[in-house]
This record gives sequence, structure tokens and C-alpha cells, in this order.
Amino acid sequence: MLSERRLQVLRAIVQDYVGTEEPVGSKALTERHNLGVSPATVRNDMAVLEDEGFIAQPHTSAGRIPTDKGYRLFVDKLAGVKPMTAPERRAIQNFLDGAVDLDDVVARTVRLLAQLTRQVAVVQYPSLTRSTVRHVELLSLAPARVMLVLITDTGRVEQRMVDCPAPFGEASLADLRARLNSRIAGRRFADVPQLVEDLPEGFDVEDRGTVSTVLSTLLETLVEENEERLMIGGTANLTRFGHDFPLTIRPVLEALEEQVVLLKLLGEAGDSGMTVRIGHENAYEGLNSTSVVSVGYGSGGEAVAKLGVVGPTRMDYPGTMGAVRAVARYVGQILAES
Amino acid sequence: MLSERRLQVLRAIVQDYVGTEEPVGSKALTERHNLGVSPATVRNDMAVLEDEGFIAQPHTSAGRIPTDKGYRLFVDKLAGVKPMTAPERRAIQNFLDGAVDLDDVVARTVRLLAQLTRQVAVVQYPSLTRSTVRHVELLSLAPARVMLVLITDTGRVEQRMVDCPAPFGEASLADLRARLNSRIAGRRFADVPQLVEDLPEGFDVEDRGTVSTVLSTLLETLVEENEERLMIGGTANLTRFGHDFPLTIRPVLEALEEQVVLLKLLGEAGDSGMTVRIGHENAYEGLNSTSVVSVGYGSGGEAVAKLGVVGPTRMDYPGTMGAVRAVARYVGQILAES
DNA sequence: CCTTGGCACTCTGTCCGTCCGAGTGCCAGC
DNA sequence: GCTGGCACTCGGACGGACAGAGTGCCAAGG
Repeated sequence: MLSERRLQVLRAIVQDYVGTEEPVGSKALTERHNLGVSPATVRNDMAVLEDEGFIAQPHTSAGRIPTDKGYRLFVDKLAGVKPMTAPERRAIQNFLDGAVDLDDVVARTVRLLAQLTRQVAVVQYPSLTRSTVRHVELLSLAPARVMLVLITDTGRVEQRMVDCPAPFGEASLADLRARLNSRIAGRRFADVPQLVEDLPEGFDVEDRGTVSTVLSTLLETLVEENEERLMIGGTANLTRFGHDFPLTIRPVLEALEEQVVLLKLLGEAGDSGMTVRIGHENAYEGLNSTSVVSVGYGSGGEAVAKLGVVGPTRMDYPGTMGAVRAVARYVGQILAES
Repeated sequence: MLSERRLQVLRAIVQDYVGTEEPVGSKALTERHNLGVSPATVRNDMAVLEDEGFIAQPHTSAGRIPTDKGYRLFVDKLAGVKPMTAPERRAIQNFLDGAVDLDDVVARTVRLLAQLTRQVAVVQYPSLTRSTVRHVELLSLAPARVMLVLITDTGRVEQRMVDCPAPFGEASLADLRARLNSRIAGRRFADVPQLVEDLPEGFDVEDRGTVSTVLSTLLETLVEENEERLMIGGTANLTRFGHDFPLTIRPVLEALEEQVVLLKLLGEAGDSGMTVRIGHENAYEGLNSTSVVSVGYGSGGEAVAKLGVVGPTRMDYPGTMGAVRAVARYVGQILAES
């Protein structure tokens, strides 16, 4: 186990490196933080920290920089979450309050997060699986063509075109609409399949084909759209990444374009509380030099989706975590109100 | 007026520079293109081209690179549009054919464009102004709460919550729904306001307030959502921009985040045919070192939105223009089918 | 009048050697 | 266990020399 002072040294190294982006040496450390010991002592501590794998030197006779393992320790043990100041909190609330619909809420959240953390923000749309059906609407567009519109309690709307095997009268449509809604309105998406299982049986034989088609499209929508969507922003902040540009930034941009990758990334993060994935802890290779800070958010006590930021491993963890947490909290409030 | 050979020299300079990214000199030119004259002659021609502002040298005794004006001339007079090959066209069609809804069409188009041109792709969602109403649906969510769903002929769906001044019965709602649709279904958005102007008059006094509220929300939707949306992709291609990275790439990323900027950019482009804006021709400063190639697309003969790519001024114009044109054409077809 | 080969000139990028400073590891002494 | 001292290493900056690419200009030739 590392002594208290060695932990302090590590903390100091992380803080300085995050600030200056330059390898930090023993002398500079003792000057900026009053550790009460001489550079020589710090050097000894650094040697130990390096042996243990918490820090490394880019080349002989350069200062030390934290390793992923070093950041891990820093996040777990040495750093708290820096709370937002009151004015910041007010600003967040004001900014989010202006949103008019779900898209707008998500868009504003992305902007806000990117601005607060000066990093790349990722916000997942509230998931369908955990949300409930508010209403299902069926519209007849042509004799054998129906549009299915699904409205969720989070304000999300999905629509699908259904080509019916046989013409379907207005009366039957109204009937189906009524029965469908009485069964599934207010219910969770996950429960829908079994709730509608025997629905076709109540209809005339000639309509059953169409009813089944509509239902299977509905179920498809639930599953397909479960491939959740997300929105990203603040990519311009990538330019602050480092000096060895193209190489670092390219894979990150590529990862950000692949929603699948990002969704997996968020999915792997723990369900409750804030998750910080540092460098190589990220399964996706392109993000091996980045850290991902994410947290769930939701209208009630339960998380319906996640949001977070992607930044260089060399980031201000306490500040970033504070911002992410605060934004998640306020977004949850906004969703609960609407 | 420039002689035929001088134009050829300019064309050769543009082609070589686009290929190599390096200033091109007289000797290299005569070697790669058989102009039938000596380097010395080419030098004279280059001096003239430089006087006229078509090319420039980064520093004395370096080769020449085209100026914005040079690219302009190249695009207008010297280069055609390179048509896609048959396999490419098939690939485009196959890829777009798999789309399931409007979002998917747009998403696929963005990917495709980015991949074909290896640049940043921008696709605007089909505009509401020029499209027509397919159906308006009204759902009663609570006694005094109505959800308005608007479906366009391009498959776009917009929804709005309406808080009514007074409770509104199901019968009245059905009545309104029927009257509304009979008036505006199939009509252009621009015509809707006057078509519904006197609609409240046909209702009972106690319902008129609600009807007006619903109508004004509908009109708002038309206007508000006219702030068109767009999707971008291929930002990873920005890493191929140039060597002087952060400075070049940053403003571009910023511009891409500002949908307003992009929409204005597309909006300024000519309505018919392909538009190429080169370097400083772009009003937005951050894009002064980029070129934007855009074109309208639509389901019928008429353009309902635009798509295009953003890339370095040093781009393969014929190839890019060919790809943009081909994609626009196929997207139009897909929209027409659905 | 246009083209051409020749020539002197001007830059830039690169290579190389030198030097300085920051930082280290180790050791002896407190 | 801390500290000061010391020798060592290495990377980055500086500067001069050099090669190469490219130019502009000029005089000669078609």
C-alpha cells in the first residue's frame, strides 16, 4: 500500500499534468505544491510510483506523466466530484428550461455539456425499452395502407408505414385503434408483446391478416428503434486534444460517427451512479487514449438513458464529473415536468 | 483572354496540386503532362497566370498553387463532371434501397456521400415549405390536452402538444380532424394558413377557442420546423485536410456544429443545378479554406432540399461533383417511391 | 512574335554538430 | 527516512552548411 505522501505526490502529478500538458518533474512539484519535503524525496517517491505502474516517463530524463492506472487511482481515491457553483447551476437550468420538445431537450443538453466540459458530449435519447406507451395512432392513408404512430411517455414519436395484405375499413381501423390503446396505453414496452398476442382473434377473419401485420410492425418498431439514437456535439473541442494531432483525433472522430460503438460504450457503463472509463479500459480501440465519463438520467428515480462526455485521458476529472452529474440531474427534472 | 495553352497549364496545375498536395513547378508539369512545350515556356505562362491571379506561390522559389480564382476558372471552364461508373451507381442504389424510413434515408445518404467523396457530407431533411400535407392527426391525451401530429408527403412526421383553453370532447375532435384534413390534405404548406382561416367559425362557440389554439399550433409547426434540420457525417475525413491541422480544422468543426450556418450555406446556393462555392466565396469565415459542393434533390422534378459536401478547396472537383449529383438523383428516386 | 536553353539567384528543408537545461538515479551524511 | 550533492542522460533549440527545386531573365533561333 502506498503511503499517504506518495498518494499526495500522485495527486499533485495528475493535477499539474492536467493543467500544463507537460511531463512534470520533481523540482516543479515541490515548488507548486507545498509537500514539505525536498525534490530528492519526491524523486524517491516517484521511482516507487513508477515501479507500481502509476506513472511513466516519456523518455529518460523527462518528467513523469500519469498512466491509465494512475488516473484510475486518482479518480477512485484522490479526487472528489467538484460541485457546480450556484450561478452555474442556474445557468444550466435556464438553458434547459427553454426546450420545446424532446429533440430540443437533447440538443440543448449536448450543447450545454460540451460547453461546460469543453469536451465532446454524448447524449442518448431516452430509451424505449424502459419507457411506456402513451398512445398508438393508426391512420388510413390508402385503402390498404396504414400509418402507425407510436407516442411514448418521454415525448418520443415513431412512425411506420404498413402495407396491409387486404383493404381495411375505417370502422375496423377505429376498432383496432381502440382495442390496442386500451390494452397497451400506459404499459411498458417490454410488456407489449404478450399483451397483444391474442388480439387478432377478436377480429373478423378477413381482417386478421391486416391486424397481425400491424401488430408485427408495432413490435418491430419497439425492437428496431431500441437501437437507440444519440446525439453528439462539441467535436470542435477535439482540437484541444494534443499536439500529435491527426493520429489521435482521427480514430476518435471515427468512433463518434459509429453510433453503434458509442451506444455500446454507454451500455457497458454501470447502470447506476457515474462511470469513468479511462484509456485502455474502453473496449473500443480508437478510444484508447480517451476517457469516457457517463451517467444515467431519467425522469423518475429510474435511469432511462445515459449521457456523458468523451475527452483526453488527461482531463479535469473532478470538474468534468461535476458537470456531467449536474446536467444529468437537471435533464431528469425537465423530463419529469413535461 | 488566356490562350488555350495557358488554360491547359492551369488545368494541369490544379490536377497535380490536388493529387500531390504540393506546390507544382514548371519542370514537373512538363514531365507529367505532355504539353509539347519546354519548362521555360511553361514558366512564362505561369508568370502570366500569376499576374492574373489564378495561381500563387507560397514563397519565392516554390512551385505554384491555384488560388480560389484559379479553382473557379477550373470548375467553370476546364473541368467536367466525372460520371460515376456503373458499379458505383449500382452500389449507391443498393445501399439506399435498404432504407426503412425517412431518417434512415437521410442517414444512409450522409454515409454514402461521405464515403464516396471522402469528405464531410451534409444532407438537409426534405423541407416542409415545399412539401404537402399528407395527413393531420389529433389525439386526445387528456380532456384539455391534444396531441397534433403532422405527416408530410416526404414521410416526415412532426408532433406538438396543445394545451386547450377548455375541455374538448371526442366528437368535436373527430369533427375538427375530418374538416381539417378535407381542407388541407394534399395541399402545400404555404397554402395552409389561408385554407384554415375561417375554420373556427363552423364550430360551437365554446369550442372555438380550442380550435383556434390547435390551428395556431399547426401554423407554428409549419413555420418553426421550417428551421430545417440536417445531418452531417464523415467528419473523420477532416483529418485528411492538411498538415497545419488544428488551425484549419477547428473553425470547420465549429461551423459544422452550427446547423444555422450550414443551413444558410445551403440556402445561399443556387436553387437549380449544382453549386460550387470555393474558399472565400463562402460567406462564413470559418469555411474560407473549404469548398462546398451542393445540389438540390427532390422526389418529383422539384427540389425539396439540398445535400452536398464540404471539403478543402484543394479537392477533386469533377469526382466530387459527380458523386454529389449521382447521390442526389438516387435519393430523389427513393423518395418518389416511398 | 513565340519558344527555348542557359544561367544566376533565391529560397526552403535538411542534416549535423554543439550546447544548454531539465530531470534523473544514486550515494553518503544527517 | 529525509536531504543535499553530483555525475549522467537525453531532448530541444540554435546555427551553419548544403543540396535541390524553382524562378526570372536574357539572348538566340524558328
